[in-house]
Amino acid sequence: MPEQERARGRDGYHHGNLREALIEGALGLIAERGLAGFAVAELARVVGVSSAAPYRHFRDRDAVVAEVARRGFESLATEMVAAIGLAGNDMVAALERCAHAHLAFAEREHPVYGVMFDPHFPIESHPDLVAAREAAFSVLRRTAQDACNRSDAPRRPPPLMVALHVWSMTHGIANLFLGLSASNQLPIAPRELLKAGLLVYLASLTLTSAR
Amino acid sequence: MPEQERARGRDGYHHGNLREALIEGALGLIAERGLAGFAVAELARVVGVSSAAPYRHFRDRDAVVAEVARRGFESLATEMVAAIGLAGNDMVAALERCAHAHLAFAEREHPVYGVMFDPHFPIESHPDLVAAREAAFSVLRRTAQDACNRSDAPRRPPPLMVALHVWSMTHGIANLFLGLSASNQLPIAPRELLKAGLLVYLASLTLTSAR
DNA sequence: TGTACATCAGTGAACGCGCGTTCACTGATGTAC
DNA sequence: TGTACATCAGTGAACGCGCGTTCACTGATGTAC
Repeated sequence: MPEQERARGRDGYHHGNLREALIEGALGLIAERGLAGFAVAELARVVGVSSAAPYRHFRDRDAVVAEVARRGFESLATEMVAAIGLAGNDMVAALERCAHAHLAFAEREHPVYGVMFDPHFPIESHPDLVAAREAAFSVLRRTAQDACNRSDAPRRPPPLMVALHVWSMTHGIANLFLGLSASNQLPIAPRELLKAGLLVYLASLTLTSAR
Repeated sequence: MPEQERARGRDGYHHGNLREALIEGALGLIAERGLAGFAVAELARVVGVSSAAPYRHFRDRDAVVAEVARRGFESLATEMVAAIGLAGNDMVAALERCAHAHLAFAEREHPVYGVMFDPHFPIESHPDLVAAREAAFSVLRRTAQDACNRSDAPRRPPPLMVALHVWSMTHGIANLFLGLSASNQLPIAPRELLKAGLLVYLASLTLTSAR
């Protein structure tokens, strides 16, 4: 067994962990070429395997893409939960941190983020992916729920609506102002834009952070 | 000259108005197949012309797409201007109408909207398209400017920031909740979600509509 | 008014390409005895 | 411990496909004289 191949977990015939390698490779290719330029044939080439091999692990091209997106939503949820944990008992601060974790994820993992929210991808055909997306959103929704419950605002806003507004604004900023093509000279960093937007929005609900 | 051909402005050899026909055809194909599924070869077939003919009018595939998107921004701007006109002197109402015109456009012309805001499209390579996008945004920006100028709020918010927030939230809602794949059972119509979001956001700036 | 001619929009055939997917196969693995 | 064998991950060749783009061309148009 050659040294290089062992290093990659390769034994010369069986790969050892091809499924994982394919997913990682797909991440790289999507980052380079975008979703439209992602090809199973090239993926196989990059991973160093025959072009038929990926079909041992994925039904078709879309299944690879769906798995990449699913993991993206999983990471997004994890990072939002972590961000909330840092906010202590201030649930409005938690809501803000949650949104900023979302934006930071979109910035860091921009290519994957694009796949996760690609309007052309038939997400409904992939139940795992739908579930992961809903799990990620419900992190935000539960935080909004808590924030509204503990609010002493005269008119308590519907928590789901608050969650949808925060989700929409964050996603809108991410979509419009992150990424390579968005190197347009915005007079303000996306992060600051989001911060200001949340401040204005949440202040109006008398849900002002204690900070 | 056969009747059918005259009806299409066709003379048997020269098409008459191929450029327009190509753009219309591209609109239709993008609506059906999405941007990724849009092909010059198929466009030529649909329009009834040889596959080389489109290259008499467009440098390459992207040039066709760019022209479709450019017209989209043009229409968007026109419709926002019209919406503002209906608001009379109430500039905050004008801002709201502007955002709703944006959302309505995204709903009605969803496939084109997707092209206009496709993060993968190399928009910067098409100056006409960049200009059209900026012209559309500046309709909103000028409206925000007017609204802020006439506001008697104690702290006048930066108008550009207001415009960016409204643009982001509207686009976020459009992107997340319009389109076929977004047939997820949202408990509230996108229009109502936007309306509520704007109400909350603008109220906080003491920019409340006189209505 | 009639004719020669420049223009140029559209033709049709061809190119090289890479794709997604299938197929019968091969050879490494690990389990049953 | 050794061997037969079932399993199944990966092979490699092939399929049919449609794409973007180029090329030398053709034939309709409209203008100059």
